[in-house]
Amino acid sequence: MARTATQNRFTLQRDRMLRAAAQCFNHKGFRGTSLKDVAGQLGLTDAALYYYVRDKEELVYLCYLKAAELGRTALEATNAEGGNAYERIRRYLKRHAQFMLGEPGPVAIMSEIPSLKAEHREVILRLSREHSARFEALLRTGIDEGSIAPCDVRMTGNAIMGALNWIPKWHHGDPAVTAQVLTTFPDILSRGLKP
Amino acid sequence: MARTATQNRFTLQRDRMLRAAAQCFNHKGFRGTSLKDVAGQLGLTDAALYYYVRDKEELVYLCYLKAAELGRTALEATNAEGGNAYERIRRYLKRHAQFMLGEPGPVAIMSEIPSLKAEHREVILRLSREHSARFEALLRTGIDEGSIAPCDVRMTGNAIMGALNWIPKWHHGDPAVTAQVLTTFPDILSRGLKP
DNA sequence: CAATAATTTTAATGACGATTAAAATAATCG
DNA sequence: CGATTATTTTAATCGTCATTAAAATTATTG
Repeated sequence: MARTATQNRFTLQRDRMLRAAAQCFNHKGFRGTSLKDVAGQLGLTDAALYYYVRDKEELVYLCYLKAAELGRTALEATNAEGGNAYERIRRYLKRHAQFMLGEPGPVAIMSEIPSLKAEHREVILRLSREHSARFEALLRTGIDEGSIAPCDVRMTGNAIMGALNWIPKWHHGDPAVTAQVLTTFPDILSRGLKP
Repeated sequence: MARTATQNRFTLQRDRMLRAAAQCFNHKGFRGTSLKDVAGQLGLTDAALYYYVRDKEELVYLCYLKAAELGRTALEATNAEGGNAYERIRRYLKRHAQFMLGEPGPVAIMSEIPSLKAEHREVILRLSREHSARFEALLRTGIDEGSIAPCDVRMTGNAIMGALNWIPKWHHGDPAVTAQVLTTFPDILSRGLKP
């Protein structure tokens, strides 16, 4: 029981850390954010972060890992809810956009892969490729079943992911804009997929 | 005459610098690239760069300035060529994609605005906003004339720019992929705009 | 060729930031 | 409460990197 309680506190604090770090990284880049920046958002000293994480690189790694997991579960949940591929993709787009802006975010956009150490980079790249593959597979089934127009699924996936990943670059927290993104982005990104 | 000759050499070398810097910045971020990285690509020492530029910040600034200028002239040239808004946008998308991949690129994606010093940041943000405004205006005329379906022009612009700006994150120079991007991206991004 | 200007390098300097160890504080548990 | 564990801070250390000045090299031009 005791172990569970502290375990919880520990992982909860670390999760707050990851959110703070993700926000900093999205805003100023990996090298551009100092550990003091991240610690400052939590009311801590930079050295305190080392209680939760081996080094700064592990911080990005955990951010990216979390992003990959969220993306994966979002896609799986969407698939589980049924509907044709077009409808499933629309739901997925909305969830992905939610990650980019709100709860349980902000999620780190994976834009600094080269900063990862080799082993971590491999893991993240594998997860990323798997996710792309699943998204492209969904596009392909949509094409087969006729709910989506024929297209280059690789490039279409890249375009859609780019539009989503770029959101943090121009969105700075205005709640009105957040709402607008959530309602319009799924429309905009899926409209081009219709047969 | 003499002045012109050296002037030419100077600006040519600086332009090479900006290309090398843009490539590094796109790949590893502003803080993640050392001046030695940039200088290395040119066969120079890091200190040599200071002959062309006041400091590192000015290097990004010039990269972003060049990107803004290219974007502006691309849009103007496209507009000058005539056609309805839909056709003009398609041509613009192709040009923009070309910038992201090839000649006279690579162009720096403006993803590190916070790294700029206040005065430079203002200039870049103004240029960026002006460009967005022109693109949105083009969308609006398309909607008015019926060549483009009604949409939230601000969000649509953001989505398209995001898809384009994200290209350097997954494109790593494979010429086959370059060709593929150039042929498919204008299609993919403009398909959703049709009425 | 001599002289002047242009370009690059070598060799410091200094700051910032990641990292670590030891000490201090806070929490928990018997 | 006292003891043990968990968490954070203070106070170094260390390396990297931007920046600068002076020297060296290269080009240009009269």
